[in-house]
Amino acid sequence: MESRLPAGFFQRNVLEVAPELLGKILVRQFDDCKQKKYVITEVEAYSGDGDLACHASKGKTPRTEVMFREGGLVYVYLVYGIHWLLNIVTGKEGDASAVLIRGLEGIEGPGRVGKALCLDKSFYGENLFKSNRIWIENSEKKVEFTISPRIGINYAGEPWVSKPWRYLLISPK
DNA sequence: CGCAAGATTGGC
DNA sequence: CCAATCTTGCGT
Repeated sequence: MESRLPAGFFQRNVLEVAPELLGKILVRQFDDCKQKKYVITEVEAYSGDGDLACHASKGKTPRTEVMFREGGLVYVYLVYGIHWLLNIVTGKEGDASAVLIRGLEGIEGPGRVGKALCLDKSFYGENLFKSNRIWIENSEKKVEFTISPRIGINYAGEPWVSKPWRYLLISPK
């Protein structure tokens, strides 16, 4: 029984959505028979509200355009010409925010996430409610998490570099 | 049109 | 510690 997270889940403030994504199930379907499911274990929030670490902070460009759209869409981009990073757009239309998926169960690191899911440019703007190859399912499981500053955004400077907008799942042993 | 830098990773 | 590898955004 499939239970995708509804639009209302994503179309809220990114700081509410990000921690709640921990423990949820990311599903990647490769074809009719091959499907992989991963528990989301690490995320970071990027706010449209002035956050200089957010790609959309300098305005709408062809690359960041999708972040301005309604929550529940996929924002992927290539870093260092090598790794595809997966983000989930949040908020309402016009609100440029997104959640970076930094880690899944058994997969640590945003670049590795993109590699494991075989992401590429074609996922840009993918709709998580309609897609037949990637979506997120609900989980009733209660989770605990820790927070820390975000990684790899020193260029953004204060106060953004110190914002505790990275969320890590504490997995029961 | 040229160029510097990047939400990273893996190898030396 | 540093190269890989290529797209993006901004300056000229």
